[in-house]
Amino acid sequence: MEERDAECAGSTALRRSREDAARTREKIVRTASRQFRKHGIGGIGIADVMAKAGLTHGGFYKHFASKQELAAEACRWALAATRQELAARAAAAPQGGGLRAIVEAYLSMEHRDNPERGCIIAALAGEIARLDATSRHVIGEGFEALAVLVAGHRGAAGADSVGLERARVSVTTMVGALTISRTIADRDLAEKVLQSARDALLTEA
Amino acid sequence: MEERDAECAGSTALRRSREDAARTREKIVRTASRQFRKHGIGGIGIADVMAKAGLTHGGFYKHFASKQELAAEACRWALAATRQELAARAAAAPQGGGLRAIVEAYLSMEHRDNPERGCIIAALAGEIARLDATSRHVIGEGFEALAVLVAGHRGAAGADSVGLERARVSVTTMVGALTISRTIADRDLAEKVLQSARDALLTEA
Amino acid sequence: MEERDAECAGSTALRRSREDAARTREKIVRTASRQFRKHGIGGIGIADVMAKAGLTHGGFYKHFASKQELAAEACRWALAATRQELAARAAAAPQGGGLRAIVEAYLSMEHRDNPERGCIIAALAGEIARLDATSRHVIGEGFEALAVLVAGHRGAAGADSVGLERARVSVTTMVGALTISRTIADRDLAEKVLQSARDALLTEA
Amino acid sequence: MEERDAECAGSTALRRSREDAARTREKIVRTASRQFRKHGIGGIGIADVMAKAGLTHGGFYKHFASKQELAAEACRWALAATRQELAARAAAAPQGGGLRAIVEAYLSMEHRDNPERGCIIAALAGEIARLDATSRHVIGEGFEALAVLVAGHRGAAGADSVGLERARVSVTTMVGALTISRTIADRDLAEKVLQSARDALLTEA
DNA sequence: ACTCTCGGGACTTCCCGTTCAT
DNA sequence: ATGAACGGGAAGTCCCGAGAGT
Repeated sequence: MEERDAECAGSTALRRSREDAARTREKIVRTASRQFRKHGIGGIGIADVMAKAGLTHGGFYKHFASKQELAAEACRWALAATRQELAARAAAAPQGGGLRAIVEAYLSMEHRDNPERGCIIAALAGEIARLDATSRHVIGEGFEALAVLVAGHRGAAGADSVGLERARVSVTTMVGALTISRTIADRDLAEKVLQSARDALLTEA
Repeated sequence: MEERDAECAGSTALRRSREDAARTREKIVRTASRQFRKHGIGGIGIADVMAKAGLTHGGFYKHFASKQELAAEACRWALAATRQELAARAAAAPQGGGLRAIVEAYLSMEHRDNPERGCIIAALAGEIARLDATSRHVIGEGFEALAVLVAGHRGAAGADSVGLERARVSVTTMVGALTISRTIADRDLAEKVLQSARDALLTEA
Repeated sequence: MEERDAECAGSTALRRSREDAARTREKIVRTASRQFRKHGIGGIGIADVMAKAGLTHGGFYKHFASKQELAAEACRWALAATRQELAARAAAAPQGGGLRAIVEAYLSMEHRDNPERGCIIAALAGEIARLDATSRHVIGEGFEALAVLVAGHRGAAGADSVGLERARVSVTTMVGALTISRTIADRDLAEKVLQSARDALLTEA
Repeated sequence: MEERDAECAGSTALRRSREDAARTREKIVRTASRQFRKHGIGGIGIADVMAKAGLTHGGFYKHFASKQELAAEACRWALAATRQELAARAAAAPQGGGLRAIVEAYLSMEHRDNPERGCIIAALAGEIARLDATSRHVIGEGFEALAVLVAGHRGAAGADSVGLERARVSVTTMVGALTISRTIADRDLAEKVLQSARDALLTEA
């Protein structure tokens, strides 16, 4: 809420140095979350991330103790953004169409083609298992939050624990289908995989 | 062919050295396929792979032109192994239980905990999209082969194109669920995710 | 002007604080001029200068807008000190011995060994060409003042423009010889270079 | 001699890796000697030097143990180049005009304006005294070599020790005059300083 | 087949000038 | 006025892929 205000006023001018630093830090996180999703965490260096954020390599360690710490932050940020994006789409959908909105947004070619703006779980996938404990924990929480979101849009049975488990499987399928669709070079075939997954997720419900 | 001549005319040592070279090459591929699945392709170096194979770094380029070439070979090898493993399990299962055997093998905690001996698609996942064209192609073929295998064990509707598409979704879900289960640190929760995916895959069929 | 009023009307403490500030500022300049001559302007930081002056890093910018500004001040201060020192020696010398006094003071081992208390032109030398315009201007004026001083002690022809030009060459030679003598590690050889330069400067006159 | 051949053929193609490495090393030294003369040793970083040489920072330490070591090499290289340049000019001059050729080349506006291609003693000047022992030693030798060269072109008295001492003073004056001329922003005044020094050096002989 | 070298690049540590907050 | 913070930048260490020399 208050953040909205800050964001709106943000582009006008630098306010206070303390706020500047916070804004800089956030910019680094935001940039990193995009670059990590695009190239993988091991696939891009701090210097490049900082450069993309309009900064230089030197100041990085004033904000983060290590690349790992940044990775954890970036994961948290990306997961929150994805959750909000999907929640907003579900909320904007017609009555009872929340699940469809989520599935169609997640399993779209647009999402497949732009990993840097999409779900970080699918973007990193196998790399996650090799991250440090903190990042893994962050991602675990993000995954659970997505499952809760999906469960909430699954009709009556959403709230109970069985509904949550089914929602977890749904998210699992979505992540898997997106990852697989990116593996496939042929766009038509990739679209077909996404289509099949969409069908499976929406008809079973 | 001409090589045979050389062998016949040549010394035993010469033949042995050729066979040795082939054996060495295969050993490198096998080792690499394990190490790549364990650490990711970008996560381990040639020197370490060679050391694990009981060799030294220097000789690598007598066998492969580049790390990429090895990666493609290793992917091919790993995919074939996984396919054979699953096919064997399905064949050994009681009549009509092929699909169940495949799903239970793939979505097992044993598979989750030992990526180096398991499916390379799930092990690399997000990294695949950033590989070179050859490796991606190899993995695409491997994925299709798994879908065909699954389709073959899906009762009547297996052979037609609709059955194949459903099989693709099944494989997709399996890969996704395995990947996700590795993300989750808590073994009990991971097992639950696998269990849910198994149920979903087996009840729908 | 208005400041006077403030002082008169104000408390003693206020006047004292102003005087203190001026004294502090001068102390910084003096210390900086020494440290810059010893380590080069790029070779020492503001924090160290302030520490040497018995102050802390933070207050620096109450006195100077930037390191450059301090550098210009320090150059001015050092040049004035050097000029006064040499002028005093020349004045104290017996009739007609002013030039000798200057040359012997400038081209002494004592000067060679203690750049922090000596001529800043020789101490910075090559670095000067890379300073900002203001500092270069200050040093240009200081050089000219030295030439005028030397010209004034060169017998009859001192005042005219030819005498000034010859004086410029003399200063040039002195600066060069001192710089070179500092380059030479061997003290005996350094002394010989200084001796030769002294001879050349005094016999030609 | 053989080096000439190597140099001529050099630009055609990479020959052998061993020779390549040597050539790379020399290129670094050459580039460094220029950059150090232009910006001072403390005024430019290894990364920039390497970039100017068409290389990256990472490989530097395969050739040199530290920046200091490179500095010493660069000084040696620059001094040798300067000596050769001046010797060639003196040799090309008409009978008995060697000294004039040297002086006019050294004390030229062209030299003043292009420190990166000129004498490193004048370019670094005050910084030299703060270098490590090795670099200082190298520069001391270079200075002596210049004095010997000058002495050799000073008519009859060149060979004896008195001639060498006078030559040292001459070199000292040249270095000083060049340094001072660079200090002066006004090109006309700088030219006048050089002119005076040229006169003094050539009339005294 | 092994050893070693070379150039590229990443990460981290340290320092500097400048400014904020106290 | 003090101390901390912040962003820029350099130095140095380590590792990797590739390949040369033996």
